[in-house]
Amino acid sequence: MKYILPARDLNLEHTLECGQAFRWEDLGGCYSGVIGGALVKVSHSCGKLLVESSAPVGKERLEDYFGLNEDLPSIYRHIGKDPVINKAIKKFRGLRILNQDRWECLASFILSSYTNIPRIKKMIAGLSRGFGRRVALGDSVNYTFPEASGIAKADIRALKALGLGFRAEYIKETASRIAAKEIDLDEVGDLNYEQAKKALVSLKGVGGKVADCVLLFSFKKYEAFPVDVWIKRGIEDLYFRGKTVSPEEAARFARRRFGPYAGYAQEYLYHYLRHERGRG
DNA sequence: TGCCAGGAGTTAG
DNA sequence: CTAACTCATGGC
Repeated sequence: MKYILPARDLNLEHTLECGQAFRWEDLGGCYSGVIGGALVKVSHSCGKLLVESSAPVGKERLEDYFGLNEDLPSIYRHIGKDPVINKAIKKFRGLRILNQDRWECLASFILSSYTNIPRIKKMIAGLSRGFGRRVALGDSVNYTFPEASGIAKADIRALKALGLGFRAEYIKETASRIAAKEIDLDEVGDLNYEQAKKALVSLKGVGGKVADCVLLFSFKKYEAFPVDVWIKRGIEDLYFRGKTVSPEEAARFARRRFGPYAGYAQEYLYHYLRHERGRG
């Protein structure tokens, strides 16, 4: 299957390598990844997104996945009134927030707890290889992200053998609740930001930061403002003269300052801080 | 070797 | 309510 979509204001490298998704591989000239049940290769040139997939994905789903319906210049005008964000925009122009599969995103960020991105990628790749379905396109082979029911049935020891550590119990417990339909992520999506966050935080392994990442990267809740140690330090230094603030206070401040697209501001601020202050 | 990595749950005060 | 401790492992 091939698709061509108009895609202005898109930088694939910034978008796919900024840490919001963990399964995209740079093949040099294009990126290979998995969306739903399809292996997908994407490239961007002349304002168009070129997509080749192993199975039908649908033009609408692709537009949605890459966030192409969002008016990025308008978002920039809004959050770019802040001079720091404005500088970050200049550096990372074209970084878009994706709209990923909700269960995959939730599971991925449960695994992200207290570890680094290379290891998160390894855990997700192992889970997919072990419990997903093989998909191929040309020479590329990959695996779909496993259903919640598949993880729910998995042996804890098998999950730990993939390097999940203490996260194995968290993800199995949450997978079980989703498989048993105790919680329905589509219904969570119908709730407002506050209510949706409350629902997600009730799951094992999901705290405020993980919930905000999931809401931002797969629920289109753009007011979500994930606060990790980098963002917390950055907010304190930039806006509180170095005074210590709680993560909740930092997020409240950000929503007031940046408005309904605070989550976009968070992404740009995060990468700006990592770039300016080293280690990234 | 030592130290850190985009945290969350539990327990203690 | 906040603070301290634990959880496991790859990468440098």
